[in-house]
Amino acid sequence: MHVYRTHTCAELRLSNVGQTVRLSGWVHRKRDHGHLLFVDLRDHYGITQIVTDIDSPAFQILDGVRVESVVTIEGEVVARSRETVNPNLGTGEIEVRAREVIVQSAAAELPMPVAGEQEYPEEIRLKYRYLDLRREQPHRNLILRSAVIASIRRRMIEQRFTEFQTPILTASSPEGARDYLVPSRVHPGKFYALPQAPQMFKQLIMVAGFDRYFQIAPCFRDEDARADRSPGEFYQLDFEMSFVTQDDVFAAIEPVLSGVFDEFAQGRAVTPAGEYPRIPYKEALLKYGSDKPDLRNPLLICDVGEHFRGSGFGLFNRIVEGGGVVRAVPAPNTAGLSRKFFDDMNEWAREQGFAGLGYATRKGGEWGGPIAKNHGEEGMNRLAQEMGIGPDDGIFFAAGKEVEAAKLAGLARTRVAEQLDLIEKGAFRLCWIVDFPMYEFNEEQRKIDFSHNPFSMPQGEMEALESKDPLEILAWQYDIVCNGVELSSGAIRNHRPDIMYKAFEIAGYTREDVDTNFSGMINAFKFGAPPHGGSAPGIDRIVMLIADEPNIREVILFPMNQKAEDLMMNAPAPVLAKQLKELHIRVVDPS
RNA sequence: GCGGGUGUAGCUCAGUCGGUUAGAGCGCCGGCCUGUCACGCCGGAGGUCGCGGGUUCGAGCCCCGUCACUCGCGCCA
Repeated sequence: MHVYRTHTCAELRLSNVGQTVRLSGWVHRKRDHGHLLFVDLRDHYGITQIVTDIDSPAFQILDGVRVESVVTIEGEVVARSRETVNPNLGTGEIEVRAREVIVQSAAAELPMPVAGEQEYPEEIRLKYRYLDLRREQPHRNLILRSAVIASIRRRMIEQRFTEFQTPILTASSPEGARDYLVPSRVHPGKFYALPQAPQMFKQLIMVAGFDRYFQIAPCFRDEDARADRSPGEFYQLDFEMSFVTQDDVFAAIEPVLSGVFDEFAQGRAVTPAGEYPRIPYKEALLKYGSDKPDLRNPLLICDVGEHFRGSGFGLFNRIVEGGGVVRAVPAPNTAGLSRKFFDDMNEWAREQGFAGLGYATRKGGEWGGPIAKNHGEEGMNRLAQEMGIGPDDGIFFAAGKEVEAAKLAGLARTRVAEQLDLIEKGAFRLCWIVDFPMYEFNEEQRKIDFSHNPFSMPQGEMEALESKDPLEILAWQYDIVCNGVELSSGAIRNHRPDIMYKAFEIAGYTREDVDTNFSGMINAFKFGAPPHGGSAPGIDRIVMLIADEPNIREVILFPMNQKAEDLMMNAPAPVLAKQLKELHIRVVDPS
């Protein structure tokens, strides 16, 4: 056979009946009836039922191969009788009567089955990822990923962005995440680094006069994994624009993001472009207890510390008097729930490492629980009025130092909403978090640090740097958040060398430090740099959200495990002594 | 680096109060079956109960240690 196939396994219909066809694919399932054998033949496109009976030479061959073997089948397309039509299959009205079979590749016994919906441990799935990817869901996810990226690329080009490829071997940057280093053969003792992001390059592209840049950019960071953070490497929709304000950046990217989510939403609601809420960082921490709020969750946190100043509830009074805060999370319509619900929440908070989560119950307007008893009915009623608490709504309280209490309140907000099933389903709720602080106080080192990106333009520019308390200065820095997942951070950049030196000076860097570490960029800015800004939404996270997968590895082709190991390719691994010698590297046994 | 969870057949899992020879489904091997589509029926092989130590007359089960995987914290300008 010199033709592997005349049709795919998803193609044949009643109109093909009578034709002689060739199909190639994997033996998905076999149903052996002794004198009659059915084979589901699967390829990338779909499944076609092959049938053969014991008198056919094809029978012996198909009978003898294991599932997942690759075969080419020639035969006649025949219509199925009405009672044997399979309505679940696109090709279910026909089948192919096999005349000839060629085994292209016989499969050994499988470490994990391909057919079926069974879940398997990640270790096995990753080690045999090529088998895992034959399965319907993983296969679909990767096709979806391709379609999403194609859509993003098309939309960016439509918006007059130009795609560039920035270097993969570049310089290590001392700030930020740990770098992956690549030793230089030509320069003993010197190293390249893989880019954590094409940050400096994209800014230099603007300095080069290109106005609107984008790239589906690979980024490398040597940090530990999370469910929504793949170890080692990931992809960003990296983009940058010249002569823009924050509003211009938002206006450019909102249609792209909403467009992509909408295109693949399949009935799910999407925040329309132009309508993304802009939530100041400080407000996000207060109302949502997080800088990546899930807006599908209707609950809002309230700051209620003042209610407890001088209160009969001594614990909260002492916390407030000591400079701490009390944050309240409503628990709507919980009058019918048992005390166990509230106690379990408190237990959960302790397991998370917090001191505990207080609560007040309410039924028909009557308060319950120790906090309400000590604080008094009148005080509780005032509090309820301010929070908009109804007669059958409970309240959870997180109290302590502001950072801790805000965090616990945020986690509790999520958990309460999950437990009470309040999270909006089938929706992508996007928002901007804006007005990030430029600096934060590093308690350990007792010094001022950049809180996010040192290359962001401070709001108020030089004047702010020279006149304001550094911890009060805000940056033109913004995050895009969707359903509680941080898609990206971005900024209007600092394109002025004088402002940059000053900004670094406040964080304790000398002019020489800046010149040494960021020479490429600071030099370029001396020769005429346009005001510019951009962002870099994470591609893997966008696909993960659209695919409705809880883990980012479900939308990555060949992911590493949590320890940044590739179980399939066996990486990382030792290399030959010869290679090390060429690279002037000597390995010191870490033990 | 720290905390939670998991670890029993190739795979998914059950295993009661610590008590006889550790089970089921799928897969695999053999047999039967002409209309199935998760085909069905009969039989068989397959186990270092993650590993090491301890308690006990007796440990898959209890205790200690350790390893692996996983989720989270730290980290991720």
